[in-house]
Amino acid sequence: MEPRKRGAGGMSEQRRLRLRLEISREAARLFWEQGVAATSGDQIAEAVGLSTRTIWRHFRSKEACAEPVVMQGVVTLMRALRGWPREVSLEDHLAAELGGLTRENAPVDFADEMLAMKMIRLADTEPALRTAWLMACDQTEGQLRVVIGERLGRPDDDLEVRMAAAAAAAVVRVLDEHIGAAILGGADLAEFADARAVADRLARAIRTATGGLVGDPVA
Amino acid sequence: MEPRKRGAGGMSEQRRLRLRLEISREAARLFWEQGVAATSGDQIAEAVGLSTRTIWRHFRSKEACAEPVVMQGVVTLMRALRGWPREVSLEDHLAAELGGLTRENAPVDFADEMLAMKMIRLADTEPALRTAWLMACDQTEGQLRVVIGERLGRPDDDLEVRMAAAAAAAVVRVLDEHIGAAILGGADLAEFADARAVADRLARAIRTATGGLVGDPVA
DNA sequence: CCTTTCTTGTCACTAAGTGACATCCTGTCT
DNA sequence: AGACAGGATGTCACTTAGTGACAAGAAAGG
Repeated sequence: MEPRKRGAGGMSEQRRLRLRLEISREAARLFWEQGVAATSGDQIAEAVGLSTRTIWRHFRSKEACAEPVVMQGVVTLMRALRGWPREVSLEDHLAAELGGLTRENAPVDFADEMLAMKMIRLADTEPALRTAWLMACDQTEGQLRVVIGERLGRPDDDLEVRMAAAAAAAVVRVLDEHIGAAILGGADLAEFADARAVADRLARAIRTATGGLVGDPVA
Repeated sequence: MEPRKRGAGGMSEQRRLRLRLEISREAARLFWEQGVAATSGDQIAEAVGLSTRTIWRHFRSKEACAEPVVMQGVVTLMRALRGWPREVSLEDHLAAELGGLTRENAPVDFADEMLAMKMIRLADTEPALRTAWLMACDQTEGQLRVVIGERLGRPDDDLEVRMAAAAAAAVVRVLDEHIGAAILGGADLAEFADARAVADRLARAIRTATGGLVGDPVA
């Protein structure tokens, strides 16, 4: 645990998130390579070049170390949804957002997306990771409540808004699990390269789950 | 930790579940009274009259001790759904099941339901309990997949079945959180005494979330 | 340059969980 | 009834997750 490069004084929120992600990457890699139980906090700390104490300053538990990486699996979609203009349909907006992604402007690394899929796959057998995945989905549900709430002109804690957000988050999660499993299972990447098709699938799932409440342009 | 009454030899599955529930009750009570962090495994063990070691034999972690109680919050509904005949509509079946409940034949204690609500309320501020609640909902989602799968004549792992189950479980969860918060907040119990009204609410939410796929009688 | 503030490292410590082994309970076989 | 087998529990030693307290270093601002 030699004194490596330190954090900056007055650490910005962005820097904080980047550090969390960096730790999470190493943790996820170790979890995947040797299992969660066999990975110790000390190992994670050594892999990322920090003291063990600092790991626990940034994460409340070992499993929580996986959350930022796991979250990368849905962050692209959430970013797209947050910028959804009122006068555009869900299909069109998602197709435009997802179609406009290149390796440069992509908000998340492709490697991170693969890592996220691996964590979700691991979650099938490791209950500790299952909780991390569910917590990540819970976060996105909270963000969805805001998006849907302001789109419908209702408060976030409105019961219908909450149900719509929960249902939408749930189908997105299942779709995510399905696509991730397919890719890890060796499916052809090209199958998911058609932005329009993927956007339509997502949009239709969300429309269905919300009973048509979310999807159309609103005045 | 004096030697109190022991478990039976050749412990049946039912006995095992009862013991887990008993431990969970004490754990939940302590969590509610003094918080999760302030409650130690030793305290739980002493409260239930077992050795600490035995607690860890039945639960993989401290937070997991809350799961059985938390699960009581949805077990009544799940039991009703598992016995849903194909030729009956969701509204009618739920109304009949929920209406036929008395203090005697109720599958779960009223005290347990209150405890469950308290745990769910605690989950708002205690991330450890949030994971327990989400894991419990995840369990119900798995059971819902079976119910919906055989009702639709499709395998449990069919994508549409999974999405429908996830969406349904999500709205049920939100409704559960909402009703629980209302009751704990001092709402009139009588508001939820009308089985027909509650059944209709649940059924409508499930119909909406599944895009009408689940709810009608099937041939 | 100096101060203030924030983060990290070190170290001691509490508590969560596990392994191993002896013990005790209970159902079953004779 | 008495012996036996299987399983669950208690005890104890031990590993590891996670925290508190304090000193040291690094940036930002004057």
